[in-house]
Amino acid sequence: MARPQSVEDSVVMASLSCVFRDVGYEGASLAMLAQATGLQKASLYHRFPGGKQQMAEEVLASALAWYETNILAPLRTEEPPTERLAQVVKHLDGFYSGGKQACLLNMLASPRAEFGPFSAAIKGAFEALVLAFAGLARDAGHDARAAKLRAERAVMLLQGSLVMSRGLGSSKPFKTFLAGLPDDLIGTPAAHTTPTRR
Amino acid sequence: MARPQSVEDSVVMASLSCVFRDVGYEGASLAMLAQATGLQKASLYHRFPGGKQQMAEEVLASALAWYETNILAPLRTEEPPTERLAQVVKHLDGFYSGGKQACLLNMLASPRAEFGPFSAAIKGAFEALVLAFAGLARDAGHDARAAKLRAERAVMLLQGSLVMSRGLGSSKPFKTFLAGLPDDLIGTPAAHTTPTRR
DNA sequence: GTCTATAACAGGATAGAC
DNA sequence: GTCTATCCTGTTATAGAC
Repeated sequence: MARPQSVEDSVVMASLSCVFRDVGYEGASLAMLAQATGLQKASLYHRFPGGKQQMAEEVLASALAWYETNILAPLRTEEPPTERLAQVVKHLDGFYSGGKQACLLNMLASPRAEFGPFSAAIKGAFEALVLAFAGLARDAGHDARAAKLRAERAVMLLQGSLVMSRGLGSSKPFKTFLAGLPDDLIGTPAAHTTPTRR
Repeated sequence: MARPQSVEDSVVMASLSCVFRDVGYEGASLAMLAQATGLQKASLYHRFPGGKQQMAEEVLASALAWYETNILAPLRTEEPPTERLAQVVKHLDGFYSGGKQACLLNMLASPRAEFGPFSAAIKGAFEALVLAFAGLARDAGHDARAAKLRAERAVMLLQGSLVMSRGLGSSKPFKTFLAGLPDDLIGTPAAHTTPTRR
């Protein structure tokens, strides 16, 4: 064995992920990725013979795997919906660093490159998340149709709050989203936001 | 006068806008922009001495101006809120081509380049839109705090629905958003989505 | 104002020593 | 496995003819 890994695989992935989430696929240059990981460009190519595309693919796959175990699986538990959701909210907050980190599903999606290397995974991820949220809403007592609508709205709000947080340079929109998520998914309609009517 | 403008200014801007909305700032190459406009690269530089950055800046400014007259101004009319909103929904549908075109506020925002040339304009645009939506919600009878919350949620849903439409390759999420916008901004809480409880 | 041609540079990718 | 050095392509940007 010639040399030991100077940087651990997991931290390489974390650094790459950070860059892609910040600047997107085309925005990420190899120089940037090398600096972020602490590896030289050639070393990166040793670990990712497929180049930048493979890096992004593995980062995406890794993020989706994390999502599956930390977000989707907890949503399918037998625990009471409120408890499940509390777990998920906590994990979401950590995953997006309180709104400071963007979502790969947004940063890697390019409509021009439909059928790009990411589009299938992205589409599947959106569908899976909607499904998981909808399951929770069903368990909370909503019928199938209403549950699906609530789930879709929740995903929109998640993505939209991240976009807005990025645009405003403030994590407030994301925090607002997290705070409202229980109501959006399981709350009664009247409990929504306005203390006005009722 | 040497040669006439072979391509009108307004159509140049439209073509540039289209490219930036599709692939973002770094994703757009001059070759791409030249082909989209029908001009040569050198001709583009004649109109935009500041290069790609100036093109993006002017495209953004132009889009924001359009937004001001076609979205924000109608929201501030004296007409009944429902009518104003109908106008706005129609314009939004056109502006985003039914969800097929992304939003520049999302595509040009890069958290890495905070204080980039676009961030100030983007931040201002988000704030203005929230303000305008909130004004409508107030006129519909909601108190200031509730109106602001509804407005923020509406902007999140707008951005999120666009992200989701792009990711799924379907305009359905955006259409769902448009359909629900009246309820979200002016509707009573109970009218929301679920026919289940109440 | 627009074009052809080209300079100057950065980006992605590879070779080969250690 | 990692490094230095290099290649090649595509990109930004400019010069100069028309």
